[in-house]
Amino acid sequence: MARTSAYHHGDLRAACLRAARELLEEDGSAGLSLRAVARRAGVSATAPYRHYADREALVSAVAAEGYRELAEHLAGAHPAPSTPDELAAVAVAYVRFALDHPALFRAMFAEPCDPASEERVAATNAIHEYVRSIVRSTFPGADAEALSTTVWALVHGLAFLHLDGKLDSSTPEAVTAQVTGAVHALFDASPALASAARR
Amino acid sequence: MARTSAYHHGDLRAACLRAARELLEEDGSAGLSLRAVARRAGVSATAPYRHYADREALVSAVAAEGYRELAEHLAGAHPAPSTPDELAAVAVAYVRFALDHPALFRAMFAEPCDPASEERVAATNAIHEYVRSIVRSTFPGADAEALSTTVWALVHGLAFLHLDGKLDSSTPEAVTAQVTGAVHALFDASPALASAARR
DNA sequence: TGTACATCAGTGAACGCGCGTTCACTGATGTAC
DNA sequence: TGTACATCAGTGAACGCGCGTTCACTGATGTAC
Repeated sequence: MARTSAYHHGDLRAACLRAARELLEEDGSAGLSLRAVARRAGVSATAPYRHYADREALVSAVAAEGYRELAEHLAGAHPAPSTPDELAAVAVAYVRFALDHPALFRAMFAEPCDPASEERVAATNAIHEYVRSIVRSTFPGADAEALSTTVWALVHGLAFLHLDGKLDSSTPEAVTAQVTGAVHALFDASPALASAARR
Repeated sequence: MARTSAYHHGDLRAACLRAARELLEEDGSAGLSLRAVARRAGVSATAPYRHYADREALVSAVAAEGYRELAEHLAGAHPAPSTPDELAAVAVAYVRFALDHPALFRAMFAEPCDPASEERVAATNAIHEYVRSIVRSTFPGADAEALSTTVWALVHGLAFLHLDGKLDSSTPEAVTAQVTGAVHALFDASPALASAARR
């Protein structure tokens, strides 16, 4: 790193990824062009082709990075959630991630993705598996498959509605209250799940 | 309508909208250009400017039409839902709409929308209000505001996860079962809501 | 330690493309008298 | 009913732009002997 040769960049691959992320956040998906990325990285228009086969490959790489970061961010909210409250904290982190990286989140989930990108498929499977494992440890007695999908959908929907300005996201507290309330609506009132959690 | 003059189209405004919808479904948001719309409508590249100020205006019109159709489609699923089962049927219709018009649905919800478009804001408010009214008549005793947001988020999230291929949408039956199950997970197990529905 | 050479990671010119938008225009239609 | 004229809804040429991608190239780096 920090090799200062004018000719060889040193770590153009990473620099392209960084530039792509920035452009995405600034101008949305339409602003993410290979040429703009090259410009921002201070390199000729064709240099990125050394590292990415085409535009699509770069976009997929950005999305995959986003999935990895989302997973880290969720894990950071609570290392091993096992109560509804802890699960709610992870849900809040999910929505926060979407609000903090709106264009990235949209690129990850809202654009038609090529099913060909293994990296991408694997990354989203990992997230689903992560949610499943949380649900399993929080509700050992429940149908983890069905319940985890319901939880994911609820949280995912909240993220999108917030992102679209359909819900009040003016303060972090408002978002937290909203998400926590919705998650508890799903769990607390349910005797079957409550007893499953106690077991 | 059907004025066959070669020069005057007759109803270019509607023809543009139709062409835009088709292009959206075929090529995604990127394929929706004013020039392509004009080409498909069999008209010069600049003719659409008689009816839409710019590209953005056309996109907003398409989205607004989508909101209207979604509202009709939901109402068609059940005229006045007032039980959890009937509400679930409306939820299924919501997800079906997303799957039947994927690019339109993404354009409606997944793209950064200009808060300036009143037509758009009004249309999404109408949907939220519609969900609220269903929740009110299904659960007269519940906090309609909080619950309706939870319901909307759950269904909206299911729609997106299906759209992204994260859930099995290979058959209509699979989708129906998935959505119905998720909605019931939210309701049936809750004694407070069940009694509210019975009241 | 020096040298020859392969490989890697860039450059820069060039291609063809479709886009949004402007402009001056013209053909068709509707209306007042 | 006929005519003059305003208005409406199109046309088509042209602009400048940024894009993805190709190509032959060259400078820097690493390696075998």
